[in-house]
Amino acid sequence: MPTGKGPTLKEVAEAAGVSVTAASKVLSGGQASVRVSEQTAAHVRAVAASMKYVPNAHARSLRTRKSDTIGLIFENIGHLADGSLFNAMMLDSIGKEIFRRHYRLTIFSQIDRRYSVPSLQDGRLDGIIWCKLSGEPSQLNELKALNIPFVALCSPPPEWNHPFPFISCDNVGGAGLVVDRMVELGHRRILFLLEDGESTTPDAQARVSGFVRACESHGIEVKDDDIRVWSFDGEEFPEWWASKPPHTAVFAWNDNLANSVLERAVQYGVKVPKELSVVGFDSTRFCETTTPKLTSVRQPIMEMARAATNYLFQLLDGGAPDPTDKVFPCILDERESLGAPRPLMSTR
Amino acid sequence: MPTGKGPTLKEVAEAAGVSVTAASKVLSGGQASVRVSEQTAAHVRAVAASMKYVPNAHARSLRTRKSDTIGLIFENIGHLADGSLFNAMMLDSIGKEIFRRHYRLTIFSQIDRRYSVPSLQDGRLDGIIWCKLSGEPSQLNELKALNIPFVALCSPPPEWNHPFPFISCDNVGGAGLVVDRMVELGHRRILFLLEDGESTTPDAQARVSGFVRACESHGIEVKDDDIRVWSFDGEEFPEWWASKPPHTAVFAWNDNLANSVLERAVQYGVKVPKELSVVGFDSTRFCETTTPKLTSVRQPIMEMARAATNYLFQLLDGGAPDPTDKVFPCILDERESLGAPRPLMSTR
DNA sequence: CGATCCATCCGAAACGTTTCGCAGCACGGA
DNA sequence: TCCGTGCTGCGAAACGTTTCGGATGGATCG
Repeated sequence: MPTGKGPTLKEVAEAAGVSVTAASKVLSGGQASVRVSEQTAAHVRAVAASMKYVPNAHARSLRTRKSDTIGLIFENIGHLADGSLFNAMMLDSIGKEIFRRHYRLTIFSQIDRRYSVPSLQDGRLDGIIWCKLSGEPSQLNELKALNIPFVALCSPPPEWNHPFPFISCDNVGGAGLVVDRMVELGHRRILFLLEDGESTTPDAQARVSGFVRACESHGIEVKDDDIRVWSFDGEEFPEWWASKPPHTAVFAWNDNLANSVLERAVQYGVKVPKELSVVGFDSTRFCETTTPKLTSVRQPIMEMARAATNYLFQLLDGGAPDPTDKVFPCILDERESLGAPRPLMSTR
Repeated sequence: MPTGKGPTLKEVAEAAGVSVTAASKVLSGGQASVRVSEQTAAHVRAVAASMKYVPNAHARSLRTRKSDTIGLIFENIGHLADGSLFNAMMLDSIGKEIFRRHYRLTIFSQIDRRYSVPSLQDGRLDGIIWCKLSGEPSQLNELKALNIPFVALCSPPPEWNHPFPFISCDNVGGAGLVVDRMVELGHRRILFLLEDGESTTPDAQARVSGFVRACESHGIEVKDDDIRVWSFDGEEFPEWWASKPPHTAVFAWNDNLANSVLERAVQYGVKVPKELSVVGFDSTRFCETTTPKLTSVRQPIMEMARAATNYLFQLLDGGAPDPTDKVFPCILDERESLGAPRPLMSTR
């Protein structure tokens, strides 16, 4: 550990011929009780620069009780590379906002749970952004006990009286957009597809209920077989196909799952969108790489990230904004995988 | 900022009826000079738990000069969501290794350059992993001046005598695999494609030289027109196509660019791989979402991440491993986009 | 000329840990 | 009885900042 340490503030002050107090004031832009003439200040700055002085962040944080660092808690950073490009887009947007404010960003992965929630309170985090809600809100209950400014970037768990804001897209409305458009094109039998392991997520549940609500508003009855949970690698598709289902369209809860459907469609010779329409959610770059290109629901990620960080920084500035949830509207990115229905069975 | 602080070590010690020294020893597993009976230790631990004591990380780091945090410097975290899924895979692999060791991970984005390189030396980072080398190695020169354990996860800039190890895949050999296989299938005219803005990267350059070397080893002369720099959104493809080029295969420097080629091929009615073979690099999930599925070169990312973190932690443990570069072999993931050549022009 | 005030600066305390050096104590061997 | 030794424990210093309260000297005002 050859950590050749740099000069300390005391050494800089001595070299500049001023007190430690004055040097601190100059180099940290600190409190008003101490004032230093501009001439002295310039001199101190010059000396500090020539000595390559960089203040010790721990000492500073110990005193000021601020760390200038935001924690970002993902469910699984592995998902960044898998299918959930949505999380990667979120990371990008949040990063931009945080870096813009000269803060640092520490990331956590719930699944690699090497941290305990209470340990988040060790002083190294000024605020926390919770990026994905896995099944049970128990961890959020733990977090509530911490006294750290906090915001969640997902749909709130239903019937849970939360003491911090949840920022999410309008999953219900977004799902409605898809159903409305499908119905407009003539579809009456739509399959909603959930991902294995994600189906209990509030976000997924909200999309389900949006799907159901929209169907009902069009007078379409949603049966049990119209909402199914699949795993990516499962063999459900041929089985489903062989069962001669009445569906003319599939609405997958996210783009990655929609991709799997497209893949299976190619595999089994089903033409999209001629014989089957497929729609995803999140409008990630995956939508551009498939043939046909995937129609999908786009969340205003940048706005959501901005809202979350803004809220957090307001809290840090001492303001206490009301912790009401914020819901952002989605839009439908129509590409190629959604079309008018054909009589599905007759083509066989 | 309602940071209701928790109890301090002193308070815990008083409550347990022991000295601060003893409490510290028990709760931090510290130095051998102080020894505490197991009975006392258990009591202290119980009291600390009941008081929900969480040690202040800044105070600890100030004393121990360790922060248990590794910094990960990306060129642009936005690329995680764009095309460069490779970076996302890297983040995942590195995260696993770092979390496994109970370290934290802070990420930086060179392009959102809100930090200065010297400021990395403020004590908050025990080590640094540099994940991507943009054009000029000037920043690495700055880093050399810092006294922080350091490792780079990319190809080294040529002719640069670096004082820390570079860990990379065998770009030269990986490119060779592709050329060898293409030639084996009968291709004699291959176009190597670089991405606009990445072409000066050592990694890209290594792939170029691997391409050239392999071509020459097969007696294929590489002309100027056989290596080109394209931007993703440019209109080069139709122009290139209209120029009746002799190429029967395209080798793109990464998967994202290969995807763009596939997209253009669909757009202009060129059949892949019948009329044109396309191969990428990195073997990301994108390769699975396209039709046809993309043949690509896979880097052993997990091994590379492990090597990088291992090296770093060896350094932290006081060992001083020799800073020789490590190069990991690639393998070719054959999928569907590479096939035997057809006389390209005759099909028109 | 004395009182007041302002601008500039300083010494010392504080933040919450870890660790150095020393001390008490019981025990056994000489 | 004396001395070393091994175990347990403590007080105090140290880590490198920021900030509180006070101090100095000179200018201004009545």
